[in-house]
Parts: sequence; C-alpha cells; structure tokens
Amino acid sequence: MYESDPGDISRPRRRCCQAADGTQRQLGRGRGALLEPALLIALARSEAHGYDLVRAIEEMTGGDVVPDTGGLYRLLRRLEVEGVVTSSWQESGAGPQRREYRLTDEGRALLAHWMEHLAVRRDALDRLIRAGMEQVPHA
Amino acid sequence: MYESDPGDISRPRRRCCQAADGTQRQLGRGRGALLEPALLIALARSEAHGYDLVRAIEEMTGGDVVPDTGGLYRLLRRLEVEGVVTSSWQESGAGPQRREYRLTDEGRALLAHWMEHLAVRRDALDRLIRAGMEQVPHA
DNA sequence: TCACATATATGTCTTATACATATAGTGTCC
DNA sequence: GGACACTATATGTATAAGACATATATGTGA
Repeated sequence: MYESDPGDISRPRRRCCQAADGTQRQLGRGRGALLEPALLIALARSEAHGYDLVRAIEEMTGGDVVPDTGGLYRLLRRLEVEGVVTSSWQESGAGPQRREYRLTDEGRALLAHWMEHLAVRRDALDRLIRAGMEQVPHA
Repeated sequence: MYESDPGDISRPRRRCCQAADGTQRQLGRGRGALLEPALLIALARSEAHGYDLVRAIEEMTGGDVVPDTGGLYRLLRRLEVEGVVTSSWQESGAGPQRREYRLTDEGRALLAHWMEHLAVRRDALDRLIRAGMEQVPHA
C-alpha cells in the first residue's frame, strides 16, 4: 500500500487530507471537518482534558461548533493511537478522574498542515459566497 | 415524527441544516458540505446539465471543489425528489443524451437559506484560523 | 434524597463522500 | 476499422464522520 522509505520504520505521517489508508480527502477530512483542527488548536494553547476542550472549542468558534462529547472522546483516542496526542490520568483528588491530553511534535506538525487546508477552504468558501450573493436577493 | 400543520399537506420544507427526518445538521449538511450549495448557486445562474455543473463548480471554487460525478448525479436525483430542481431530457441531436436541470422556487428558497449558513460557517472558520495562527509559526 | 454539574465512555444509525465501474454516443488519428 | 479520448449519465460499494442516546462514577447544593 505505502511506498514508505526503507529507512523510515515509523508509520507514514498522516495528513489531514488523507485517511489512514492513504485515500484522499477533499477539503480536509470529513464533513464540516472543524472538530479535529479546533481540537488541535485548543491543545496547542495548553494541555487539557476532554471536557474542557468542548468548551474551549465552543468559545473559539463563537458557539458555532458544539462538539458531540462522544465523538470528541473517540477522536482523542484515535489521535492518541496516531501519535498526535499523549494522555495521562491526573492524580488530583477532587471530582471524577480526568485524563489530560498533550499535543506531541507530530501533533504540532499536523496542526500546521491543517492550517494550510483551512486557508484553502476559506478561499473556496469565500468564492462560493461571493458567487452566491450575486444570485440571492441580498437580505 | 413531524408535527405538521394539518392545513399543510405538503412535505415540511427541508432546510440545509436538517436531514429528511428532521435531525439537525451542525454547519449545514454533511462534510465539507460545499457540493450542494455550489450546485444550487450554479443552477441559479442558469439551467444546466450535470456534466456542465461539474466544471461550473470547479471554476466557481477556484478548483478547490472537484465534485465526484457519481455523487453529483445522485445529489441531483435527490434534489429532484425533494422538489428543489426539475429536469427534462434534451431533444438535441448531437452527442449523448443530456438531462437538463432547472432550479424551482423552492430551490431558490433553499439557496437563500444556505447562504446564511455559509456565512455562519465562514465566521466560524475565520475565528478558528485566527486562533490557529497564534499557535502555528507563521509560514 | 434528588437534581445537577463534572467527566469519560460506548452503542448504533445515518449518510456524505471517494473510488471503481458500466453504459453509450461522437470525433479523430493512424 | 480499430484504438483512443471526450462527453454524458448512472450504479455499486466501502469508509468514516457525525448525531443522538445512554451508561458509568464523583461531587455539590437544595
């Protein structure tokens, strides 16, 4: 499947525009595809646990992206398997246990790649909106 | 499922933010979700057949959205079932048969609704990009 | 004790998308 | 005339991202 460099034992570095099997994704991966980059940006600011990330992402997007908690935790597990984040249980006494996530170097590289894609997507979206405005009686 | 107005015999008007069964969609429906609005915008300009739409959408988005032809034709059929577009075979002699699509009034209303959502999505995307730029060493 | 917030997690269904493939007509180049 | 490319529409199928429901446990305040 992968024509990996023989000197490179590690998995090929995943890109946001391709799935695990190497298949291409159009404008970044998946649907609105704002959840993964939003999560990476939030984690780049500071390590956090899942429940915090939900609110950080809401705040960052002006309330427009409200992550499904189930999906968020699943995403975090997947990102950990992929080496994008690491996690550890916090020892702190009070309240339910928390798993704290940290971005790895690979995670930062993935975020940088995401940013390029988000810029492309914004350009496409801008062009589309401009084209649409010509057709719709302006509100 | 639907608490439809007894005086309203027609299907409830579909919105881009909800699926056929009324379940909500986050930022417009489905994934990058640029295909449906791009298609509606292209059809608002002028009636067209599917193959033309592929290129119109590519051109409109600066080449960033390259529709899958299979998906495009399926989308057109679905939109026709929903009353968003109508179609008719063209009688013209030369070449393979073409099915020409036209936007209905309901289609124009759907497009107007889409435009609001695209604006919201652009705002969310802008906020996200700004937040991300603070974390990523600018290229 | 009951409700509520915090915190993590699984189950499951739907559906857009990505890719492959099938079909048929038309033109052209050798 | 056969190979090939382009136009044009369409189906088959696998994947993975949501969207929603639900389960669990801990702590707090009424």
